[in-house]
This record gives sequence, C-alpha cells and structure tokens, in this order.
Amino acid sequence: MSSVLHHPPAGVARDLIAARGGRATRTRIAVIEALQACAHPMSHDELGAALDAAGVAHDRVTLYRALEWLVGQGIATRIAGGERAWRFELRGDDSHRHAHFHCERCGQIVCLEDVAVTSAPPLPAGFELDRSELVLHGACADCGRQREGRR
Amino acid sequence: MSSVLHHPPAGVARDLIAARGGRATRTRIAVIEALQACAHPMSHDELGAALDAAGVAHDRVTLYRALEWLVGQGIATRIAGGERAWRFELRGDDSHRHAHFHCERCGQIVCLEDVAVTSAPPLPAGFELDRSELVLHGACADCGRQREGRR
DNA sequence: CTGTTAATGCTACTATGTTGCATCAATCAA
DNA sequence: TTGATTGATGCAACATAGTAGCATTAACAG
Repeated sequence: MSSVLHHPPAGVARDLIAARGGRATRTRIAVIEALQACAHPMSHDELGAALDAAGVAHDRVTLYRALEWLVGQGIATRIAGGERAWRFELRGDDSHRHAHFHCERCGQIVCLEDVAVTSAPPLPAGFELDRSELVLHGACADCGRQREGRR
Repeated sequence: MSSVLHHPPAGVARDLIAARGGRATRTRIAVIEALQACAHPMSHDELGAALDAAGVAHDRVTLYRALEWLVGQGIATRIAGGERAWRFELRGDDSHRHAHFHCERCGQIVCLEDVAVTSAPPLPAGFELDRSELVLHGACADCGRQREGRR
C-alpha cells in the first residue's frame, strides 16, 4: 500500500534542500522521504508518527517549521480540504496539478491524479490567481461499500 | 456594501427553520439574517461580531451549535478554503454551486458566482461524490493593486 | 577543526472547536 | 393563558491545531 511513489522523486531529499540553500537536517530529510513514500497528503500528526517510526527524534514545533519551510520553498504544498488540519504533499510538476478527495467517513484524503484542476477560470478584474484547489467530498471506495448513515 | 443579497432569500428565517422542525430561536434567526445580509461567507468570528452588532446575546458554543444545525439541515454550507477556520454561507439552489476565492493577503473569502464547480468529475470506482469545493487562491482586486511581496 | 548562524527544542500562548450538564425558553395541548 | 415538554442555551472545562520567543545545538563553509 505504500510502495507507490505518486510524485516524481526529482532527486534525493538532500539535494532538493541544498538546491534551495537550506540545511539538510534530519527532520527535513525525513519529512521529504515520508511524503515521497506515502500515497496521500499527510497531516502533521501522520508526519509526526512517520518520523517516530523512522526513529527520527523531533519536536512538534520543529515539524511545523520544517513544513512551513518546504512549502515556502515550493517543495511541498498545503491542502485545506478535510477537517481543520492542513495536509501536505510534495509538489510535482506545476503543469500537473490534481484534485483531492476527502472521505467524510474515514477522514482520509486521496489524490485524484486523473482529475485535473482547471487552471484558467474567469476571474473578476483585478484578481490575481496563484493556485487552485479542488476538493471533492463524499465516501471513498472502502467506506462507500460498508454503508453507514452517520459520518 | 451590504445591500446585495447574493443568495435567494427563499422565505423568512423563521420559516426556513420551522420547515425543518427546528425551533426558531434568536440565535438561529440572527445567524441566517446575518448570512443573508453579507456578500461573502462568514467565519465564526464575523458571525459573532454580527450578532453582537444586532444586539443578539449569544454564547460561543451556541453559535457553533447553531451553525452545525444549519449545515446539517442543508440551510447553510461550510467552506474550508482560507486559513484554518470554517466559513459559512447560505446554501442556494443545488444546481448553482459556485467557487470561492481566497485572498492570501487580506484573508478574505469571496464568492465567485460566475465560476461553476464541475459537478461530474471522473471518480475512481467505488467512490461516492457528495459535493465539490473549488477554492482559488491569490490576491483579490483590492490587495492586488497595492502590490506587496509578503503575504 | 573551528566559527557562524540556521534549525532545533523547550516553554508558553493563542485560536478554533467540542463535551457534559444544569438551566432556560419555544412550542404545543388543554 | 397556562402549564408541560424537551430542544436549545450558557457555562466550565477540555481538546486540538498552530504560533512566538529565546537559549541551545548542529550544518556546513573555511
């Protein structure tokens, strides 16, 4: 379930970081590798667990700041979608932005590689578009099959 | 600036509530009226200020619960988009779902009535779509004109 | 190896949202 | 109009997500 890299590796974590003039610290490296190894955007919590599993000691705040830096450098992106915590994923080619699916039963966020995000919507005059975010809400395949009334 | 009702009134607040078998309390009525009078989706904070301004006493928790009920009844919808607080707007006709614009400078969320949300994207097998959310991020007309580097 | 300074790891704090429970008041029936 | 019923409120306490300040540590250039 985690053998699929859904984003191009685009070089080793260390190089990605060094190319931006940042320091290749264990936290940043571990975060990038965790994101590469995971098929869906990860929350802070998930990332924290992944670092623990990888034996990488880390502080909650450090993780926040590492992610902040990765996003600021364009290495990762934040997704709002689900509940009120950010999710993060590595940022692939800009030309290949995809939508996300939020399962309202299990809370999981899934990448919809096939659903492209319309890149040029008709904006009112004066508005400048930076990026678009398309999130579909519903029940994922696993949750959809075992039907329940309540979320 | 607040004379435009961007959603069809669809009857008075009391009737909207009574039609769902709920009690027409001052909080719910005031929330609906505040949402009707405002041209953009409102946060809890904004709603709280609006109730204060209207002289409607309210508890923070009561407001959360009123909104929760309105959303559950399909009278209002929640939007994730901006920073990590929900925004709320009255739910118009289902056939006329629109996108939202999040200004990363002033934090405001604006309704893009002209940008329709694609209703039938190609979902993987087993997935059930409930609703779609399209949020565009960038700078709004006001902020875009006074250019600044930092968000 | 050493110095510089970017990152880290505390501690504390803010913002956002939730739970439990006693009290109040919207609605209904008489 | 007057209760009785019970949905909604208000309060206190808690939970989760994220941020700020600052002393300490460790990347990396030399």
